[in-house]
Amino acid sequence: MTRRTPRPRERGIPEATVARLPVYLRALQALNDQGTPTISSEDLAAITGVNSAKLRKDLSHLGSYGTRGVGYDVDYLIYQVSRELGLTQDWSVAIIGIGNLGRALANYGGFGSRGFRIAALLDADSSIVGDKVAGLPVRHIEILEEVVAGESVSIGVIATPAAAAQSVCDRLVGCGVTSVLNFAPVVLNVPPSVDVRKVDLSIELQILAFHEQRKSDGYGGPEWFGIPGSLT
Amino acid sequence: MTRRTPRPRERGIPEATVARLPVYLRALQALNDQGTPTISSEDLAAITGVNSAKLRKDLSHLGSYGTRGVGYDVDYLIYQVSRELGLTQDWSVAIIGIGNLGRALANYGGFGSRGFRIAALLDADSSIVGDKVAGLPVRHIEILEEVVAGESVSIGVIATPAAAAQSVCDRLVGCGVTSVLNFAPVVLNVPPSVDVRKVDLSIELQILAFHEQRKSDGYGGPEWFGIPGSLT
DNA sequence: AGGTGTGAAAGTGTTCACAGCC
DNA sequence: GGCTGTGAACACTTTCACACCT
Repeated sequence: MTRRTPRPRERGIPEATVARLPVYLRALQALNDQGTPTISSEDLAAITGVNSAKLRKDLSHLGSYGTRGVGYDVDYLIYQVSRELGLTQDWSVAIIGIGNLGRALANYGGFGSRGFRIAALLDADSSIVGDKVAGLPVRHIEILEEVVAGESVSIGVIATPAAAAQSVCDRLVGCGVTSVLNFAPVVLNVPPSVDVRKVDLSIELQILAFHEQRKSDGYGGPEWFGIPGSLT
Repeated sequence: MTRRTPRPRERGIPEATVARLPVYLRALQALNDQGTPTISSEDLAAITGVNSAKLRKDLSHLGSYGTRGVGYDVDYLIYQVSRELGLTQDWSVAIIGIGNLGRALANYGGFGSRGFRIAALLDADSSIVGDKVAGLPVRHIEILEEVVAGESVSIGVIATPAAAAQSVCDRLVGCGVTSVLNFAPVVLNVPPSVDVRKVDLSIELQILAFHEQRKSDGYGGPEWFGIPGSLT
C-alpha cells in the first residue's frame, strides 16, 4: 500500500483543536523570525496561553512531530500546521460591503500571513463602484456571480448592513461558495454543507458586560477566593 | 427573608449559555419590533439557529419565565435577558487605535443596541489627535489613564497594531479596566481577574480554510451522507 | 534528566424524551 | 393539545499523571 502524503490521522481533528492551531502557528512564526530552532510544549503553551498537556494533545492529532527530551522543531511544525490548515494552497477571498468595516478588512494587510488573497471587493452603492480600495477596484454587486466564478472565490466575507446579509449570502451559496465569514449582526440561514463563521462586535461586548457586572455585583464577595478557576 | 430582586439562580450561568444570550436578545428585539407578543422555544430556536431543548435549558438558567402551553412573553424575556447581561446599566467603552479598524468600530452605530457608550478614542499618532471621528475627538494615548478615570471607562477595545497591544493592555489594566476586547493579533497577558475576548480575522479565515480543504479533499466522499451532524 | 504522547478521570456542553403545567 | 422545564444519556473537551523515548 502506497500513500504519497503520509496522512497523520485519517480523519477528525477536534473542532476545539482546529480553533487553536492558528494561534500556535502565529507563535511558531514569531519564534522562527527570532531564530528559535526548537520549542518545548511547556514554553509554547506559555506563549499561547494554554495548558501544556492540551497543546501536546492538540499537536498529537496531526501526528508525532515532537522529539522526546527535546521538543518540537519550529520549522517543521510550522509546515505541518500550515498544511493541516490548508494554507499551503491559496484561497481567494471576496469582501462584500465596502463600508467602514469592509475597507478596514481590505486594508488589513496581514490577512493571515499567507494563504489568502483578497480577490474582489463588491458593493451595492454605485457611487463607490470603481473606486480603488487597497489597490483593488470596487465592483458592483450585480456581477457577483461573474466575479466569484472569474476569480475562483472560495471564501466570502460579508460586511454589509444586516438587512442585506442574507440575500448576499444566498447568492454566494448559489454560485458555489461554501465558506462564509459574516460580520453582519444576523443569523445566516445556509444549507448544512456551507460553513459560516460569525464575528459580532456587540455580542462580544455583551459577554464582557455580563462578566463585568458579576465582578461589581453583590455576588462573589465571600466565595471569590479559594475557588480555583471560579474565573476564567 | 426579604429579597428585592428575585434572583433566579444564585450563581453560575454556563459560559456557553452566556455566549448565546445576546443572540436570543437580538432576535427577541426584532420580534418585539414587529409586534409579536409571545414566542415558543421551538420558533425562537429556529430563528436563532439552535436546538429548542438547548434554548429552553439556556433560558431556564435565568429562571422560569415561560408559560407551559403558551411560550415566552417577548417583552418580559427581553427585560430578563438584558438584566442578566448587565445591559440595564450603561458601560463606557474606550477604543484605542484609530486606524481603519478603530474608525470602523467608532462609526459602527448600533454598538449593541443599547447598553454601551463610546466614551473615548485614543491614538498614538499625533497627526490624527484632535480629529473628530464619529463625533468624538481623538485624544492622545499619553493621557489614557486620565481619560479612563474621567470617563469611567470599564471596557477597553484594542484596535492598535500588534506590537502596541500588550503595552496598551497593561496600561488599561493598570488603571483598573477589567474587560478588554482585543482585535490585535496577539495573545494578551493579563492577571486572572481581567477578562479578555479576542476577535481575530485571520484565525477565522484559517478555520474556514481548514474546513474548505476537507470538503474538496479525498476525504469525506463516501461517509459524507448519512452521518447527521458530521458538519458543525 | 528532560519532554513527548496518551490512557484515564474529571469537567462541560448538548440532546433526548417526558413528566407536569396551562 | 401544546409547550415548558429538567433528569438522564451522550458527546466533547480539558486536565492529570505517567510510561516511554532520546
